Order: sequence, then structure tokens, then C-alpha cells
Amino acid sequence: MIEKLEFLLALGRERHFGRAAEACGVTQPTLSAGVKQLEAAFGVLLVNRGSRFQGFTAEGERVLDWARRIVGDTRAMRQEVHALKHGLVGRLRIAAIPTALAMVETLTTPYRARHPNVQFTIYSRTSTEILAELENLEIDAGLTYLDNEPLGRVTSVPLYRERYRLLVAADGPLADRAAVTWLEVAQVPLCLLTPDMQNRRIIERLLRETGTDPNITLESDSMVLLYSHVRTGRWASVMPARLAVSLGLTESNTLRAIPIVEPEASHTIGLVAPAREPMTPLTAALVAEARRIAPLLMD
Amino acid sequence: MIEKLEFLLALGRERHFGRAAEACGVTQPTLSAGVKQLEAAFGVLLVNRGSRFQGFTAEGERVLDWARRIVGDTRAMRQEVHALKHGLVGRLRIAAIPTALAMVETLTTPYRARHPNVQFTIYSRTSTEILAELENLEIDAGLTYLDNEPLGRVTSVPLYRERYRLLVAADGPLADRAAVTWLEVAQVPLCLLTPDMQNRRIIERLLRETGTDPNITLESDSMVLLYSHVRTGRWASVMPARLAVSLGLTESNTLRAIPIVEPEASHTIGLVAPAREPMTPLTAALVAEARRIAPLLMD
DNA sequence: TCATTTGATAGAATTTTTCTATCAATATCC
DNA sequence: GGATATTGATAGAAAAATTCTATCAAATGA
Repeated sequence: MIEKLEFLLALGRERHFGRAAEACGVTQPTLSAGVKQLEAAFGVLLVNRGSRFQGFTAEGERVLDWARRIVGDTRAMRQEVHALKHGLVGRLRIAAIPTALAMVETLTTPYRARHPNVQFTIYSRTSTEILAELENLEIDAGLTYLDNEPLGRVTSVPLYRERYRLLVAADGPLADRAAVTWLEVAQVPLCLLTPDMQNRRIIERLLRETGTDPNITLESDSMVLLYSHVRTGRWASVMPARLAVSLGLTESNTLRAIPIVEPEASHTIGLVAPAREPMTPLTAALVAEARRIAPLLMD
Repeated sequence: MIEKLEFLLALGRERHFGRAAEACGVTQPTLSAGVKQLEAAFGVLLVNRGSRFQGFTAEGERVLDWARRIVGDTRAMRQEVHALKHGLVGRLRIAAIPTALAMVETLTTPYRARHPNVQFTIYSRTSTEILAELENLEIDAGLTYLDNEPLGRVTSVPLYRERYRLLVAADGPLADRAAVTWLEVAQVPLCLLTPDMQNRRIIERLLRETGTDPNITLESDSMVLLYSHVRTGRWASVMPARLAVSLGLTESNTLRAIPIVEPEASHTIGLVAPAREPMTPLTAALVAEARRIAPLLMD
């Protein structure tokens, strides 16, 4: 029964019988039969079919919702019993928005010191992807904006506030300023993340609110790419202050990281985890770690 | 998997492999094998054995806790999907303390008017039994004291306050009084519930607090027995006011129902249901009904 | 001591699950 | 428009699991 619910979960993720089957490690007929059995057990069609997957019926959506909960609880149960015997062991899957990736270390390092047998997989994701994958049990926790879009059913722990700096060449325009306004920033050609990233949308909104049309010369979904460009001192960018610091950009001789004021914009970044009580032991320990370090990061 | 968890649940209830198997509708070797499989899957012993059932291990208790949740959610899922197709159908299992049994009707009657296809099973139970059976998913809801003993993980809806009346023969002592004190009540020979009932303990505490030794001439765990005795007018009793009214005792020519004051004692009675979100549709509808009628009953 | 209770075990029968192979229907591409 | 690819259903065989009956050994208790 629980395995059938996992089939349904996979089908919801992949929206494709074949790929869902592969994800579950069974053949496609097995998965098809499993879904059929669920439908027979409930006496209701769960999936709209027509030579291919066409989404779930209303009943299917409800069952999917329950399946998430039941499968999640089952995994948590297994993990908890395992932890009772072997201590905290396993793999924690965390997704973070690109600008928060460099901050993941502040969580994982003390976590690992406490629980040396836990392994990590960290994904770079957009904020909306994080919430979707949290729902689907594809990740255990996320690091994302807490105060912008609706979060849904999650536990959240505020970690720090994202404030913005203009990164420019030490010999470039504005380089001698102690602070700059968003209006001034809007005049400079910038390297930013692509528009599917919330960080980009936040910065772009701030720039547009000055009434001007910003010049986004280069955009990418990869922080490494932005980093390598900015580091040359030949490209300018707007980055969260903390990120610039942890990338070492503020110590560069060729760069200046100038606080941007007017308006002094900031957004809260925090840890999000499924709002299930009790959580899996691995996730609970991560949330505990977050609550522990939050006072050191928040101002 | 889920069926194995049901085995474990039954074993927790019955504390006996054979009876648990019977309760699950399987043979004893099947249930034994099921539990063994769970133990193998977790790699941990769940049950302390020694020629007979000797309770659960620490890990077993944790798994039992999860099993309650997972099995409960699975049932809720089935019920919800069924309700989507056929409307609210099924059987609602409610337990009530004896003194609240007569009040069950105020819930079931409007419920049935709204959902004519729902059937009911009502059990008479002590308050502690109600909480235990709620935990074990043996009942869907209970009607019991809300403000005395700790309730545990439940949703509760206060319904009414229990106040006490002395029932005496119209030609007996105290019969002409508009109100009596507990001290006066303590002088009268009484018929009460047995001491395993919280109502008896409450009344006995109130009587003892007067400093005297009450005379409990007759006790029974059956309200019908108390009712038949009291109705003759030859026996006295202390009963919740509402109960006396709904049994018609206050309209009797041979009886007087006299408010007891000093102290004016009262205890809240309410509906309790498992604190699971979301609840099964049947239970959710019952809680909704309770919230609807509560304002009409509470003062 | 002897009968009873309790749960484990063995072996057979049955049911369920899963796989491979194939098909029909639709979508896509040239 | 017709060839090709994709998608999910279906049939039948093989494999795995579940469940039953029958029996046993240990512990209990009268």
C-alpha cells in the first residue's frame, strides 16, 4: 500500500508513467498496475488518462496530498528507529537559493561537528522550486526567502537579513563612495542572476523603483559565472553583503563593495522544513542547529 | 506494510498475539510473522518476548506511536475519498462518560439531520478509557471532562458545564429547600456511580471537603440502575442538573431536584477528538456540529 | 505432576507481485 | 501525408510473498 502511494508520488513529480517507474526502480507496467490497484481500492479514478498522462482527478489530488503525508511519516518512522540504534546517520538533502549557497556552510559545519555520520546533498534551486520540492519530499529542507512569497505548510527559522552591496572596480566610477543610492546603481552596467531567480527580481524591482531603466549587461543562473566575472574587477554587480564577504570579494584590491542605501532594502533568509510534527530526526537536528546559530547571524 | 502496522496496533491493544490476530481477522502465525517482518525491516526488536507477550521495547513504543498516526491517516484518506464520491457515509464511534450519555443526543440528532447516511456506535466509558481508546483509534470521538485530568493530544470543544442537583423524594428530608449545601447532602444516604468513574470521584471529593464521611448506600456503574432506583422516590442521589432534566426526573411528582450550593461546583464537559489535521470527514463533521451547538448549551 | 496457555516453526497452498514482450493510440518530424 | 517515435495498456509466465494448517516447546498454574 505504502509503496503504491510512492508510485503516485513519483507520478506526480515526473508526470510520466515511464519516468516515474524508473524513479521507483520498477518497470512501467508495475507502476501502471500499482496505480490501477489504488484506483480499484478507492473505487475512484485518480489519474486522467488519454494515451498519456494528463494529470490527476480531483480525488487523485486529495490522495496525493495524503500520500505525501503518509509516505513522509513512514520515512520519518524508519529514520527515527534507525537513529535510536545507530545514532544520527543518513543523508540530508538541502536546497538553497544561489545567493544563500555560501551560507549553507554556517549550518552544515556545526551540524557535522555534532553528527559526524550524516552526509549532505546540497542543491542550487530557485525559491519556488525549493517550496515545490519540499512538498514532494524531494528535499528535507531549504534555505530561501521567508518574507516575500507565500510559504505554504512549512516550519521556518529566520537566519539572517540579506542587504545589498554594489561591487565595482576600485578604479571605476563610484568606487570612492562610502554609500550609493539605488538610483546611482541603476546607471551602472551590471551582472546579475537570471530573472527566474527571486534575488534578480528583488534587485530589479529596487532598480526600477528609481524610475530608470537598468542596464543588465550580463546575466546567468550560475553564481560561479557571476563570481568569476566580478572578480576581474572589470564587471559590476549587486550582491548580498554576506555573500560578497564569504566569497572574499570584499578583500580584493581591485574591488569595492559599497553599501546601497535609499531605500535600505533587506529581505529575511531562513531555513524552511516541512511542517510535520514530529519531523525526521535528521531534519529536526538541522532545525535545532538553525535556531542555535540564528542569534549569531540576525541583527 | 500498513497492514503490519495494524497488527502492531492490535497487539498494543490486546497485549496478546492470539487475540490481536483474531481482532485483525488473521491467524496467530500470520500476525507473529507480520511483527517479525517489521522487526526485520527496522533491524530492531519491537516486542519483548519470553514465552508470552511482555510489552514493547523502547523502539517498539516509538514505532507504535508512528503506527497510530500512519494507520489513522490511511483510514482518514480512505474515508475522505469515499466521501468525495458518496457523501458522508460510515459509522462514527463515540464514547461518553455515563453522566454525559444523555447529552449525546444533542450532538447526534442534528448530525444525522445533516448527514442521514452516517451510523453511530455509542459506548459508555470512563474518562480514562475514553482517552486511551482515542489514542488507539478504537473510537472517533469522546464526550468527557475537559478540565480535570490531562487530555493529551486531542482537539476539544467545550459543550456544557456540569452542575449538581440533589435528587430526593418529595416527602423526604430537605425536599422543601430551594437549595442545599454539600454539607447537608453529605448527611443523606446516596446512590452514586462506582469509584472508577470520575463523576463519583468529583462528587465524593466535594462531600469529603465538608469534613464529614458521606454515606454511599448504593453504587453501580450503570446509569440505568441508578435511574430506576432514584425514580422510585425512595432513594436519593446527586446528579448533574442537565442529566436529571433529560431523564425527566425533575418532572416527577415524587422527586425534587435541588440545586447544591456552597461551593457551587461545576466541571466542563466537551467533545474530544484526535488532534490530527486534517481529521476524518466524519469526525470533522462531528466537531463542526459540536462547535455549532456549544453556544446553545454553554452559559 | 499434568493440563493449559502461549507463541514459534515448518511446510504446503494460495495469492500477489513483477517482469518481458507486445500492442494500440497518439504525437512528431521530414 | 506518411514514416517514426513515444506513451501507456495488456497478456502471460515467472518469482515472491503471504497465509493457512498442523505441530511443537516453554512456561504457567492448579
